[in-house]
Amino acid sequence: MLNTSMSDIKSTSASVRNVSAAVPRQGKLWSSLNEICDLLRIPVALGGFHDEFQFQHVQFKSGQRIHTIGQPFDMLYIVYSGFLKSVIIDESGNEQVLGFPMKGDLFGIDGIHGKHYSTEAVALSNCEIILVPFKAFLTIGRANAELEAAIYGVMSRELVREQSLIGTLGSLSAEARVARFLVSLSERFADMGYSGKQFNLRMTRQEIGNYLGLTLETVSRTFSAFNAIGLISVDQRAIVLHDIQALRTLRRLPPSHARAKAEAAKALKQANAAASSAEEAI
Amino acid sequence: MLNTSMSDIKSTSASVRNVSAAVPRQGKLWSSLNEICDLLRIPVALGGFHDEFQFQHVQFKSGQRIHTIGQPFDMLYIVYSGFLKSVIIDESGNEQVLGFPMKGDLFGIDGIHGKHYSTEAVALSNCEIILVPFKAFLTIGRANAELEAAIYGVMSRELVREQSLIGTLGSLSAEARVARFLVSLSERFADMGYSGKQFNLRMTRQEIGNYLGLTLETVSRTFSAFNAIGLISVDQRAIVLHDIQALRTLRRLPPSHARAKAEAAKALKQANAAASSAEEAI
DNA sequence: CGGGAACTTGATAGAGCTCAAGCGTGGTGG
DNA sequence: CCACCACGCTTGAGCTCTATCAAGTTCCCG
Repeated sequence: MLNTSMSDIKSTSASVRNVSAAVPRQGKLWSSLNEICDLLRIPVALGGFHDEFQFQHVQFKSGQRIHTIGQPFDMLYIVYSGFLKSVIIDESGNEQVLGFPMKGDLFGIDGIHGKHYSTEAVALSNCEIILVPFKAFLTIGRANAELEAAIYGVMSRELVREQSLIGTLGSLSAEARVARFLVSLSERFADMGYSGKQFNLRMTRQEIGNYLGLTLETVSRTFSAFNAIGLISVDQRAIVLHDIQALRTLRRLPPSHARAKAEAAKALKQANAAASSAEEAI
Repeated sequence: MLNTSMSDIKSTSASVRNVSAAVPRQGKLWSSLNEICDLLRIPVALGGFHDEFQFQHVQFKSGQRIHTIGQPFDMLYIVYSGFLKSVIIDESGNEQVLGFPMKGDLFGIDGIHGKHYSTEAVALSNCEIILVPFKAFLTIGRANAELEAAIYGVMSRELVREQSLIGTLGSLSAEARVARFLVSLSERFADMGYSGKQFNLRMTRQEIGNYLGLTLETVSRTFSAFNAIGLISVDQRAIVLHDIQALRTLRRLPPSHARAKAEAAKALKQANAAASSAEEAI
């Protein structure tokens, strides 16, 4: 067992209890501060002399919870690889998806205020997560002013991301929400070095819908509609974006009956043309 | 003119330009660090020995902008008195209200990431705002570890507040959104030492609707419906909450036609009772 | 190969939006 | 000081978008 190495890290028994469900098996086991800054897209203006700080990696299997609501806070987490969702659960048990953390994202910030997590993070795939004890986090900030400013920047970034989600939920049509969701995924994949044009969704229609304030049926229908007009190709989780710019600026699709009429008119015209040419042939 | 005193504060020309529109006239002109911690509800475990830091107050008149989108970031702001709204404006010019900062709230955090504000803050009433240069903010954090942790806590609090708004927008009916909005206002007024039971709205129906992802008509109708069933009393901006607990847990009003039917049935029963007793009297 | 979860598609209904008209109110200028 | 005007608010009617309910199909995992 690797429990011996795990006992080295400075973390409370609470987090060890939680983390023990996920046994490190493969992959990197520790990251230096420099690697972490790199992951978080913090410009490190410092030479690589901060190797005294090492942060443990932990593997989670799809479906496992990294932290749960109400659990005492003592860790921040950084995604090294894999895909997660972060959710709140309201008093009547309804989930609300808040985001889909992936490589380079920091999560768990909501726990700082109140000393308990107010959200829950669930692995959507096998994941490798870097543990950052909050105490260590504070220590690092104190040790390096520049880094501390960057840390505020990362938290601010998260705030801005949420504000943009509020804007989406508050004012966009279902189609526009789905379109922007795809664009935002595309950009994140591109950032991670993958194709921004084609990728696999890591979440269900249900989760997408919940995130966007829509039902899974509406998400599915919208995908189909985008597919029908050639904006994208969808096959289950596989997505190809054909016109990212159109998706980015889309506000509302022409009403389906208008589209149907247009299609019908076009088909009719073609049929007539065919018929007349057929007549001519006779 | 008070420009001489304003030139004392350490702020860039950009912020001075902006701030110069609002001339300090009355009220406190400076706050100590201890007063600020108090305002932000940070438990100050330290004696009042941090009086070397002083932060300027500035008055804004209703309608004035404290900062605008794209403006270079160098200040955080704390509301000393008055009411504001914070908004983002999307690429096609649509506003989205993100919140209504009031006494004790910190705003401008969104500017840290990216060095420019991504939101705009507008005074809804005459306001007194405390200027906190970000540089000074960082310096304070470095000077006092405890305070720094508290600062992270305030940012985290803001994040959690936004998450709760996302939950509201993502899954609640119009009625539930309005109900919770009233409850949340009530709690904030109570925190500030005012009545949580009756207060005046400081924002228009339009702004409330925008904040909640609804139209102003829906907000108005919902207020009227709550008023009709005795949950609240509304008269323009004046609000009285009669049953806060009901508002807190409300998910959906019984459909209006059902209510109408119920009302009709009740009225009928009463009428019948009256009729039969009248008959008896005959 | 079987079973369950995820996804698609259709039909229907209703919540909330849009458009429209009218009223109250507060601020402003004559 | 009054009259007017603009803005905010209310209320109504109709319509649209999206949720809901209901099958079916596909895919994946055991």
